[in-house]
Amino acid sequence: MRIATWNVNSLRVRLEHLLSWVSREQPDILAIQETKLTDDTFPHAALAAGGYRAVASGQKTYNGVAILSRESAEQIDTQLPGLGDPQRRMLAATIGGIRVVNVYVPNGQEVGTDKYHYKLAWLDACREYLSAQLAQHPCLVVLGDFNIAPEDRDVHDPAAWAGQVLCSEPERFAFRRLLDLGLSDAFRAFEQPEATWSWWDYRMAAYRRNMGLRIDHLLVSAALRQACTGCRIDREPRGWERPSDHAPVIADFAG
DNA sequence: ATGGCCTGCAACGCAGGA
Repeated sequence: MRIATWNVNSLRVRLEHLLSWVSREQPDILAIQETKLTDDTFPHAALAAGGYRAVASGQKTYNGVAILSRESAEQIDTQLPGLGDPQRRMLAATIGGIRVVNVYVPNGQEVGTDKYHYKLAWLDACREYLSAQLAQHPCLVVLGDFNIAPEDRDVHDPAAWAGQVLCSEPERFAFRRLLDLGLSDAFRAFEQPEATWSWWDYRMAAYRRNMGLRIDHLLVSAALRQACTGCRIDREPRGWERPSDHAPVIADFAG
């Protein structure tokens, strides 16, 4: 069983990249973010031709999440209770006995802004939801674009980023609070090369210079942690022509 | 050299991203 996450930054623009990537990596479940598509324009047919079903929760221009899978998805949730959020940033489904929670955490723009406070409120609501979900679903994975670099080792230049959005202590605290629910950062459960990132700015030749952040994550419940045999970030698609600025994160599971 | 890019919408620049 292989589960992956990828912020595609427009599914319309990245469809060919996505199809060739899933053809090569063969994930059983793939969570994607920033589809930027309404559900009536979601490319179900192209994905079906590649062997994938999909459930989507999208909107025009911004945000949008979807879960692609070989098996059917059930018990779909598209809202974090208590938030009343019109932005399409969360999609949960049960696939093959695994509860899959796909998240596109707000960016936060800049520390102290309204968007930053919305990000922290969103993470609080997400934590409440995950706490309830874990009580019902022992096999749970929450994955996606968290827009948080959890530690300094997840940042190419920690001094330059200190206290900035994506790295600020309230954001990192919110991330640790998610782990405190009994979730493990699958990437850190295994030995990893240093300077491994999941996002590189389009500017400043950041990818070529490997100036990035690790902000895309795959968190697993204790039951799934037992079955997890590896986790890695595939930086290659970031080097393709007209790429997403994010790279996929992939985890493998026994059974 | 602290700004440099990309996407979508619809306009002849803007908002938003991270």
